[in-house]
Formats: sequence, C-alpha cells, structure tokens
Amino acid sequence: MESAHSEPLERKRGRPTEAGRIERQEQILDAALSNFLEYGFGNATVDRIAADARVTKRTIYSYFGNKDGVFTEMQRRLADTVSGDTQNPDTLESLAARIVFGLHSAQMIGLHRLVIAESLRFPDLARTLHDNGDMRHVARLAEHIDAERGWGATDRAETLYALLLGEDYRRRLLGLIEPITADAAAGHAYSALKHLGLTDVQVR
Amino acid sequence: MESAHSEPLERKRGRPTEAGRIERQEQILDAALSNFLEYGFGNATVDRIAADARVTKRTIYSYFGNKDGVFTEMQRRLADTVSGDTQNPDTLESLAARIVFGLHSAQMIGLHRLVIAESLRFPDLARTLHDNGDMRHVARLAEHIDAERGWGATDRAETLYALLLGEDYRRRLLGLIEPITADAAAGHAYSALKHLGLTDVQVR
DNA sequence: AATTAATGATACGACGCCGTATCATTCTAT
DNA sequence: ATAGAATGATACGGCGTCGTATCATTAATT
Repeated sequence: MESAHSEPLERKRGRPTEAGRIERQEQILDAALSNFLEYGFGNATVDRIAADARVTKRTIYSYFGNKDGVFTEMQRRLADTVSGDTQNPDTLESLAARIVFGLHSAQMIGLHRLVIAESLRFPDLARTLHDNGDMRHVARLAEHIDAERGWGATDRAETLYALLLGEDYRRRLLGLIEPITADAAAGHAYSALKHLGLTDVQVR
Repeated sequence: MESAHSEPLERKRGRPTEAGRIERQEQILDAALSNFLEYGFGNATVDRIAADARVTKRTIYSYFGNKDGVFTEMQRRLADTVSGDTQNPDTLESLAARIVFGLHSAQMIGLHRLVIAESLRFPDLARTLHDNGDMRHVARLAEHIDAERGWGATDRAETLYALLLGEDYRRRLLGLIEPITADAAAGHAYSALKHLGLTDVQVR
C-alpha cells in the first residue's frame, strides 16, 4: 500500500495561486483516503497525511477544521467515486465479473474495512457506501436480469449479489487471501450465475 | 451494549484466594471482550476494562503483561466459544436458520467488526474466527446436505453459506439495520435454501 | 507599490492513555 | 506465628497525537 514517492520535493512557501490551492485540496484528500484506508481513522495521523500531501498541518486545519472534517469531506467525495462506472452496456455475465473483480480490489477492501470499523463513529459513511455502492450494483444487476429474463429481477439480483460476494470476499476482508485475478473473478461470477440458473444458456 | 452494573461493589484488598484469582481472570477477560467488541482495540482503554472487571490496572498488567496480552488471551478463548454448539442433530433447514440468527446477534456482529478492523494488526484472530466460525458452519452444512442429498455437498454448502449471510448480514455489519428475529432468520434461511433447490421438497 | 492573505517550517501546549511505582492491606506459605 | 506474595487505591512518568502559535515568505488584492 506504500507508494514510494520521491520525498525530496519541497514546495514554495507563501500564499499559493488559486490553482495551487485546488491542487493542495486534492493532495490532502488523496493522502487522507490512502492513510485512512491503510490505518483506519484512529490510527491514521494528521502529521502523516500532511507529509504525504506535501502540506503542513496548518494548511489541513485551515482547510478542514479538524481530523473529522478531513474524513467527512473525503467521505463526501467517495459517494461520486464509488458510484462511478456509470456507462455499462455489458452482458449480465461480464457485469457480474466486473463487480466481483472490483470488490476484491485493494481499494474497495480497504474502504469496506474502514467503513465497517467506523460504522459506529461515522454512520453516514456506511449509508453512503451501501446506497451508492452495493445498492447500485444490485440495481444494475436487476436491470440486466430484467432485460434478459424479465421476471423476479429485484429479488434475484440481491441473491446474485450475495453469491458474487461469497466466502472468498469474506476471506479477503479478513486479510486471509490476496486479490484475485480478473479471470478468477470471471470464473466466480459464472459459477454464481449458474447456481441461480442465470447463465446465458437460455431457459427455454 | 452497556450493562448498567451495580457500581458500588468494592472488593477486598490484599492477596486473594485461589478462587479469587480465577474469578479475577474471568472478569478481566469478560470485560475485555465486551470493551473490545464495543470500542475496538485502539479505542478500548485498560482503565475502563479494569473498572468493568472490578480490578485495578496493576492486576491486569500482572496477569497479562500488556494490552496486547489481554487481547491475545481473549482471542485464544474465543476459539472455543465460537466453535461451541457442537451437538446439533437438526435438519438442514433448522441448522441454516440457527446459523443466520447467530450471525446477526450483537455478539457476533461486534466480533466480526472487530476482527475485520484489526485483521492487519492481529492476523491470527482473523484466521481463528474464519476456521472455527465460518468454516465450521460450512462443514456442518455440508454434512447435512451430504446426508440429505449426497452429492456436491462441499461446493453447495459454501454457496449456501454465502446466501445465508446475504445482503442483510452486510447491512447489519454496517450498522444499518437492527438484529433480526428468529422468525425472520428462519424465513431468510428457507429462502436461501429454495434458491439453491435445497428445500425439503425432495427433488425426485 | 503597499497591504493583506495564505503558506511552510517549527515549536509547543493540552490531552488521553499505557504502563509503573508507592503504600496500606489481606491472604498464602512455611 | 511470621514472612512473603498479591491486591486495591492512587499517583504519575512517558509517549503519541491533535490542534494552535510564531515568524519568515510568497502571492493576491487594491
């Protein structure tokens, strides 16, 4: 998770240009995300985030008020990120494979770990992730099932989603296995579809 | 999660009896479990654990060395607790219902949250929970499937387990819903069995 | 050009929590 | 019975981290 940046970059002092401010915001939030994903909220330090973002703590507090503020703003932007990938004229099978692959990525696993761990302190984050992540996945699965089968789409989509997660996803959450390959994700997705009788072999 | 104990209990000073020592051990580990489940490892304080256990910090450090030692010993005992419920001459359907109900309990959800959050710091805990919890569940499901169907038991058992968890379990982990009733658990279990063609209605 | 705003570098105060020390007290061991 | 071991009550040192303050520096503003 540790991106070996070229540390010796020093930034100019003094008041920055407007572009400089925007750049600082982005770098702070990027560093915050990566730090929160790796260490969780409690164990991530503002000093480290500042160092990674090539910014002093003063700037962070000037921009976001406090540590919670950084987290909250980062969470706000995640809603857009997680729900991305809006265009998707795929088949059900390739959609399922892509969902599996994405869920097993280091980014998503780290995010889910973080959200689960901090669900009591930041309940809104859990809601955000669920609505814009999981539920959107289910909805898109339902669209495809509806288009290809046209019956019982919603219920079957949620069932399918549960299978797409599966025990391997759980093992990944627990840190017991490494991320899977795209091929393995496709294989798992196909197996899940088969279990539910949703393979491309038409029913009748 | 806060059990409103009767606080004014004061314990005698001085060297305790042997039974007293055993009692202290239990109370410390009980308090540790409840605190770690509620706050996570980082946010749980030894002072609070000591207060809950009616013991001074000195005793805790005398018994377990440090905070990590308390956690490790608690984890060791969890292996036995999680794998409990060994006798189980149930039907597949009632077994599935009991698994669902158990997984949604506050204890199990808190434990899984803790394990996922601390999977990097305490990887052994994740392995323990998975082997003695999930895998044992899958194995028992496989036994029943094997007995009732006698074909493809292991693969189907893991698939079934994924469905038994399902999106509701995920919502529970995220703190989005409350624990379900035993009836709801049974309904969910039956639905999962039906999706996989494993209901009591014999296939042929 | 002069003034104001924002930043970097650095130090530091405040706070929380881990772990230890001290003294009185009670049980165990011999 | 006497000495030693373990505990409660309490205080406190040490450390890490959050958040703020100071001064020099640079850009925006007027």
